[in-house]
Amino acid sequence: MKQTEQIRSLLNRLARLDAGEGWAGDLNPAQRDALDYLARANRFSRSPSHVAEYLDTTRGTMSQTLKALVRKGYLSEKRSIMDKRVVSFTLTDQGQKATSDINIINHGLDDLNVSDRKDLHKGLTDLLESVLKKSGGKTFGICHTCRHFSKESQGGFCNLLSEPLTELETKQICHEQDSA
Amino acid sequence: MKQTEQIRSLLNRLARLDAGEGWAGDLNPAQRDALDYLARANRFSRSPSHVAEYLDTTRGTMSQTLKALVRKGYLSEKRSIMDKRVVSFTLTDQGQKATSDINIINHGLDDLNVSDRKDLHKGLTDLLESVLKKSGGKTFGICHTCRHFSKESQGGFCNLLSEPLTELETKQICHEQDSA
DNA sequence: CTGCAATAGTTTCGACTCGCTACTAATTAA
DNA sequence: TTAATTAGTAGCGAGTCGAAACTATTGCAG
Repeated sequence: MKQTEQIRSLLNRLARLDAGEGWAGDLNPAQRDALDYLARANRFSRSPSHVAEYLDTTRGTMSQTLKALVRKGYLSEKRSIMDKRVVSFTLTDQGQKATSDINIINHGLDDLNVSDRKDLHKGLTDLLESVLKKSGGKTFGICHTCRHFSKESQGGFCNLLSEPLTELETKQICHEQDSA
Repeated sequence: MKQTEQIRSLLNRLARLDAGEGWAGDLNPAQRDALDYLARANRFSRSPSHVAEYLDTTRGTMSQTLKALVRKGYLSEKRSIMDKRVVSFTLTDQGQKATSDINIINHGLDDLNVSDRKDLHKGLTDLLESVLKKSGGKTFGICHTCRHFSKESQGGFCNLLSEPLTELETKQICHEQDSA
């Protein structure tokens, strides 16, 4: 078998093993992936559309999943005042707690040495970037690596949205992120 | 965010993009993963139990998925004569064709240079091994890397099952594989 | 200003996954 | 020969998934 196919197979198998863990508690893999994204996204990137695009699914499907998460008490929902069509989700305390739970992949990574782990991280990042470029998908990168970002003494500033950013926010995922 | 969590996130996102891209037509991710495994497994490793264990799911769930694949014409089913409880699946021509279709991850890997690709392959392999060791899962490795394997002029021989192996079979996945 | 297109999100549908429990049939152990 | 184990399947309920239809809001061209 070609090496490329092996890599694809490894990727899928690891994701599956990780997903199997997800049922711990009352979250299924899709729900956990959504919660996982929302825990890391900034305030401009927490709508159903954004989660759907990040996880490569439809708005309809994601709407269902998010509804389930709200019902189970992991998320709270807030309608925007600026644009009354827009909805934004925030993690409840229960949601915060769930995302910090350790999992099997994190355990496995403990066995890798620092250098190997760095290589793996770089390899996956490069691969994702290349896949996204070919499929036209957005990168959903970290705020402070964006060409619209300006560093300030306290946090930063987004030149695209003309909004000040807290220190924490500069480290979150943004749906508008475009590498500098 | 910690690097380990980023790696987990990258893994899941890549697997999701791969699943979304879909193959030729009417296969969902679970069905494709099963077909993908069966295309690479040897004749001792093609039962519902084996696929279920490889993909970390239950026999019941996998039974359903395999039934769907048979109905759609991707697999054919055969009962064993030795042990009448055992079922073994083989890919039809349609099934063979489906597995050879290119996909988005393979495309993305084209952009990585040879060295980076090798690093990525090694990193994922090590990670999987470590995860499996901790969870008690089987490795499902390649036949000729097994401690029960003996090389012969034409193919090889399995000392565990006392069976001669063709050249092709020595390169397939085996559920009994145990590294030398 | 008005009417129409675009956008954000939801609902419903049918096929399917998933873990679970309960079941049948075949095989193996006591 | 009976009892335990193993392989596989059936049915249940919750939920995913894509697709299409639908509501509400916003933006835009005339």
